[in-house]
Amino acid sequence: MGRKKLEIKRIENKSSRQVTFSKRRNGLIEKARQLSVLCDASVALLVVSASGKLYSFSSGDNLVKILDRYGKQHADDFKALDLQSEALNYGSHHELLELVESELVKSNVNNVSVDSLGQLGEHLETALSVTRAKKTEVMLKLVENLKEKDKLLKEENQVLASQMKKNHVEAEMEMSPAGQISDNLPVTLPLLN
Amino acid sequence: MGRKKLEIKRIENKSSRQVTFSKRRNGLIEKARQLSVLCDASVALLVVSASGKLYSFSSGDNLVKILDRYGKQHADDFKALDLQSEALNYGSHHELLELVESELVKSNVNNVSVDSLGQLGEHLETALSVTRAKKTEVMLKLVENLKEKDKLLKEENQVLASQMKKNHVEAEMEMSPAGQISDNLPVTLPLLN
DNA sequence: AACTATTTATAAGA
DNA sequence: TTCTTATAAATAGTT
Repeated sequence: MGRKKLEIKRIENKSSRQVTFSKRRNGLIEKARQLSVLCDASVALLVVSASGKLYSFSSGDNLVKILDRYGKQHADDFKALDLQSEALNYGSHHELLELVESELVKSNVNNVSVDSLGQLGEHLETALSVTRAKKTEVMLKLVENLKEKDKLLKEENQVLASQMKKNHVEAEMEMSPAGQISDNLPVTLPLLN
Repeated sequence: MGRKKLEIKRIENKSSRQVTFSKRRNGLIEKARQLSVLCDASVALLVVSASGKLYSFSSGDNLVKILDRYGKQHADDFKALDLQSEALNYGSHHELLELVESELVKSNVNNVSVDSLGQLGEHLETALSVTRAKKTEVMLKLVENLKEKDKLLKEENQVLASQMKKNHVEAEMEMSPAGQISDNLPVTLPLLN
């Protein structure tokens, strides 16, 4: 889509490769964003330049955006989760690679049998399920924390509500048919459940 | 880029949303491929449809190795959002398998073994990645729901608190130096933060 | 960084 | 779904 049709193969000229990278990377990220918005999809995009810089996009239901929408109250929880899952996942990459590499060394070139492939598979599956289990554990902890906070808020809410009732009664005892307070209560109480 | 300019917001009509998803997803994946080829970049792309189907692209060169090199020094830049982690994992499975496969090919393994590895790869990619993506989706939705509840409860809490204040003021206007209500307020309000 | 001539992607329609 | 086509968008080469 430019002055000339461009063949899809590595651009040899370094500076135009760089410029094209910058333009197309931006375009790609924008397209990813649009897809996620238009079609209500989750999109994650990671781009690492030849020089090692990382660019990324992650759509709507990621943790950062949830934080933006709902406020910063649980920022620490999420940060902790992010860091933990990052560490876990990142660690697991290394573990997996090392595992596979050592398996390959052990099987030593000409000697790769169906058996050792089977072992490799088993190791992979074990390592992967460990990783998954850890991640699930972390997320479950987050959910537990949230539920705990929820509970506290509900209790707090009920304390406030009962105090209001009490105050209301007390107020009524002073100033007889005061309508405005009882009118306000039903508006908010249904939200408690 | 069609007959009409389309606003970038969720498409409400279900079937055109689906059609657009299909078209744009293909387009996005193609663009990702082109970027990786033209500019010698590593690209990982994960798309999860609203219905939970997983589509992905991962460029041929070894993302894991690049991230390994990059990762330790720039760990903070990695804002490891959940889907991104998912993408990393998916990429790593993919790259891992490619690595293993190329190592095996290099060491002149017989075809049956390579085939069974390929099957292992398919098995891992589909069974593990898809399952985990879905699981993550579900858990993220749960977290989102909890957040929403939290928000409602907090709002409710604030409404109650402010009504109490209001009632308190109104009460004070009737019955002068009423200490017991102001004494109660501080006990509950700190929980709001 | 901007500018445009072109190519490419795609929205709507069949 | 798949194809077609008019039009919007992206972008290659230029300034």
